[in-house]
Amino acid sequence: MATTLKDIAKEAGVSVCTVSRVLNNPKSIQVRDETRRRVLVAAQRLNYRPNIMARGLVKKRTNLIGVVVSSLTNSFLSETVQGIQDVAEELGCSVLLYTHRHNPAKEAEYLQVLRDKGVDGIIWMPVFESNLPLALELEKEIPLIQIHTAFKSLTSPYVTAEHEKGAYLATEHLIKLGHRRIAHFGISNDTHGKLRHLGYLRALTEYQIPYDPRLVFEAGYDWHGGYASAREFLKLPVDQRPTAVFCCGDLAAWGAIQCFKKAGLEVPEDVAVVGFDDLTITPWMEVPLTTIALPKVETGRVAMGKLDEKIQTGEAESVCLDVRLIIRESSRASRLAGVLNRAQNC
Amino acid sequence: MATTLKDIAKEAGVSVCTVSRVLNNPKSIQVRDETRRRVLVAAQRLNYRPNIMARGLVKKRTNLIGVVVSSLTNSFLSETVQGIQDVAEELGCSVLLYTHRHNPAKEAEYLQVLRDKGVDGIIWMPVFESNLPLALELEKEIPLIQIHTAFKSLTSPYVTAEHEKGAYLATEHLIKLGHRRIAHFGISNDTHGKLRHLGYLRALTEYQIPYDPRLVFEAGYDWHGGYASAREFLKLPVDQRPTAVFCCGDLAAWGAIQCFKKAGLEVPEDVAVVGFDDLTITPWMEVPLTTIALPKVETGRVAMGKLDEKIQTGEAESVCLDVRLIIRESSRASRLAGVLNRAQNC
DNA sequence: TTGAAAGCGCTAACAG
DNA sequence: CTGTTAGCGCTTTCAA
Repeated sequence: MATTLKDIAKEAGVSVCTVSRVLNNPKSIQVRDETRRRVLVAAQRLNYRPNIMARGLVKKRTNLIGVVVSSLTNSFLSETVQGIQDVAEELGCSVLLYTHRHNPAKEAEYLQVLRDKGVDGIIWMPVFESNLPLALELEKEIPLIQIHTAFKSLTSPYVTAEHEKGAYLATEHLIKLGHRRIAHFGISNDTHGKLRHLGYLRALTEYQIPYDPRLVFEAGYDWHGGYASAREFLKLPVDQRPTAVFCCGDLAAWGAIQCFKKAGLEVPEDVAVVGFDDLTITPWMEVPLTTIALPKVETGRVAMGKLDEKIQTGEAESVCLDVRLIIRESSRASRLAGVLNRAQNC
Repeated sequence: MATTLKDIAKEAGVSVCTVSRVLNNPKSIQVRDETRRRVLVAAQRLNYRPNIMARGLVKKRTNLIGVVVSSLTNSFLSETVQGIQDVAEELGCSVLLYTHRHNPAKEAEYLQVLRDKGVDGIIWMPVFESNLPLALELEKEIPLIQIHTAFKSLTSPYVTAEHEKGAYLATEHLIKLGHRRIAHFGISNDTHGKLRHLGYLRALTEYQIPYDPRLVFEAGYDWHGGYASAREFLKLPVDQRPTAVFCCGDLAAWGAIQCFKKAGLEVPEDVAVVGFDDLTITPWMEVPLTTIALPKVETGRVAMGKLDEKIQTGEAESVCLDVRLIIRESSRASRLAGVLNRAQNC
């Protein structure tokens, strides 16, 4: 049986309430030093641990927060969750984690389960538009923070990253390397994908490179999508073939590179490739990948901070965190690009 | 303000206690049908959600369980956690997850935090021998289940996998392919590593292949370790060079393969490689990797089941789950192995 | 079949 | 500075 305040009270010869006071307001001057000492000693001796249930019952706070994300199998989300946990720990709350693995019904279920469990707030990555109505309902009842992407019609704050800018940086990098025909292996039915496509477009526009929709392929985020897009890419007439590709994700870039190599193309010599996400494994790929690093851990840390703010004050602002271009070996000025470039400049 | 039993009682015109009875014993005959109906309707109308804190306070159970593992960045552990969560959900409990990222002090801290939070039980992967005393202390106070590996001096049940057998299967596979000189890129200061080494030895012994310690390299589990071991491997005189390698982990195998390729060796033609773990990415490696698949999700599911058993009855048995050889392209009978083999058999 | 009452461990007025 | 009292929402004897 765990020690309770009562036990300590008896041991120290004071009332339960005094014990509570001593233990909860360490700095308070409301207690005589001698009494405080006695209580502390007793608590120590009996190895007291507060009962969170009882405390929560009174305070109407559980110090539990919920997290709902799609999965943890990519470093992307697992690091974000890590960030959330780090800060949660500093704030003295525990994290209830749910992964729906791209099942819309599960996403909805978990959000509700979390609400029902009485968590103080929820951090989630909104994935399915179909759950928007539920979210609208939920945010009235419980503090919500969106991460990585956001339903803008919710009033809940969000913590995202500069995906559009990341795509711009990636594309600009290729342009500065002398590339002029730059393909995009993207994804169109997804917020991040759209933003990345926009960044790609903006870079082309700003550098006055005409946009050619035939150079945009639907790839998705996974390895197979990248591989398949590369196959399509290779069907382009050789003289129209881009010298560079900006991929919407590192795994897709990986698949693409392998397809290119299988087809006898060298990366980056024949075709430069830039990815997005900076997964743990990217430095180990057969051609270490140039990519855009997202603030993975930071997103989690900030989100947890915002959630706390929201719980305490009822308010919190949205933020969009910065991204970073990481140059490795998959992108270099191709000889061909150099030639074309010079030719164009004549 | 959330609805309470009191609200329902008022709404239905019955006592709080009757409401509790109806809601908790759906099948009980202790309540008149008419009353039951009224209560159910009221609960429905008021959208009642039980307050877990209050219930926990009375029942002395939190329906919270704790999980402590090293990290989630490999599919290995993240899938296990998934398995735990799936079953936890079926059992109506929530999972408090902590990852210590190979920091011994954190592992200790989290175990204690979990105990202090009052979770009903803990599932953990023991990593640091230095925390054994703490674990011995802890298992007296709270149900503990060990996963993936086990401190045998604890009385807590464990759920592990046949690592030794996996290594045996991997090595046997190479032997049956005709390989006779088989290197092992292993890890010696770790339970799994030791078991895998033993399996390797047993296979050699059973097939009467002399053990040559010069063919065993210290690699660790990560990419760099595999790469470094491969460099050492390549320093062996060419005529003594093994035709196959059994690696202690997929990432190490990946590093090794890349080193071999950089050195101009072909995999599997010049050297066959088998890994261990069956990570998500292994099929996508430049040479899809033959490997040993562990029961990742299953381990989690079983562990959660055992924990529940242990919580309910105070007892639960340990289990060791089976593993599976997955043959891909990194292992084939090399021509050289064939030649040597035939020569030996003369 | 139902209700009254006590109590889980803790906090927070309000007295003293 | 300290104790008394009440109550958080729920379960559970024990009576009725």
